[in-house]
Amino acid sequence: MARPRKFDEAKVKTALRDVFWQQGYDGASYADIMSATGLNKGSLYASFGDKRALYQHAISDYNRAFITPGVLMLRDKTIPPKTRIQTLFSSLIDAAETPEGRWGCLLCNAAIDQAPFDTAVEDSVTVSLSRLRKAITFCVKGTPAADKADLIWTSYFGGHVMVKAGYSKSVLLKNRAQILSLFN
Amino acid sequence: MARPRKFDEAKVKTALRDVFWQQGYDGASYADIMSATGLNKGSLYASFGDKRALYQHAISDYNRAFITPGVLMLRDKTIPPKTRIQTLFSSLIDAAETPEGRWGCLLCNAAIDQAPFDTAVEDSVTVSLSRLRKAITFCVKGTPAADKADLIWTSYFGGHVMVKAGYSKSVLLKNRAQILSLFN
DNA sequence: GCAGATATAGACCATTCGGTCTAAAAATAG
DNA sequence: CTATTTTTAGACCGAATGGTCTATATCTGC
Repeated sequence: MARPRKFDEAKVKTALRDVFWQQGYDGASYADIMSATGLNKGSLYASFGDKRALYQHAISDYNRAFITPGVLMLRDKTIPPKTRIQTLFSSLIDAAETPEGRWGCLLCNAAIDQAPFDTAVEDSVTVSLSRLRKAITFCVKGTPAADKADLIWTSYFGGHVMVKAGYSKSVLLKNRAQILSLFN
Repeated sequence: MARPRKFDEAKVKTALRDVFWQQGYDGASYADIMSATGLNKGSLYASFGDKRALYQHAISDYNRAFITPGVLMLRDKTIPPKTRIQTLFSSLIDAAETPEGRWGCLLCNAAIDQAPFDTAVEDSVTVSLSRLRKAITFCVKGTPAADKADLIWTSYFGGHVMVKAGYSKSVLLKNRAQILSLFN
């Protein structure tokens, strides 16, 4: 019988996520990808496909690790809506202090540097962004002006741009305060 | 005496701006740059420097053509503040329908794909973003909660992300409506 | 017209890119 | 052990990358 696979597929996907997240699609060479995953090109091709496919796996792992949990939190009726939105923005603020905080948001990065050139990436990105959008809308339901959701949504991703540009926490703190004041 | 320069430096800078704006730093090869500017590598190097320098020229022309006029408009006291902000967001909405609208915002693109790897780009980007931030703050001065400015600022750049991701005008229209309601 | 200076086009360079292929190592079942 | 199957490391590929250099065309002041 065949020799069994040695590597942990989930860990490889997470490594792919991080290397593309940090360095971008073009910025991540196979040398980077190989050292991040611990696999060589042959194994990567056989198991995951070409570079564009690797990128899709990265996006998929980002969804698993961050977007899906975020959406679940935003839809958790046991928490007051305002608190859920506060948690969303707080996670952005906390991350800004960590090394990977400066990596921004993989979806946001993908939207800007790959979506215009790769319709599969565009589709993946819009699906995830729209999930977040709906989850945010779910939180603002009930308050007077329901379409505040889109303002919160755009501001959240604008915050990721500011993090990438190098702005510090203080900008994000002011932004969060204003977002929360929409609930008063 | 020397042979005079044949090309129009301003037009070359604008061509540089457009090619990097549309294709990103890594995405624009010298073949693209040469055909966009009509110059060959030798002339580009002699007159403007290496590729990173070309990118700085592109950012500088973007400032000249878009950021500076925008800042002047936002600081024009002859226009009601709310109208100025409306004009800002309307320009984003109008652009979303044009081909170059899908290019997003060069500063936003630069923030995401180059700022983390090139401190000179990071500096250029933060200078321009901060100019816009202050100009927006100038518009909200006088209204009750002055720090709404940061919310407007992040939402504006978040809107650019949505354009790049492929969202249509309708999302931006809702966003603008919510921004303007902050002035009531 | 002439001499000097500079812009031009494109050949050229080493390096790196994404991607393929092969030979050997490793692990299983019998 | 042997036979079989799959993973593995890395050599290898053509193409494209950013960058340099040179020979020629072009323009000016005299």
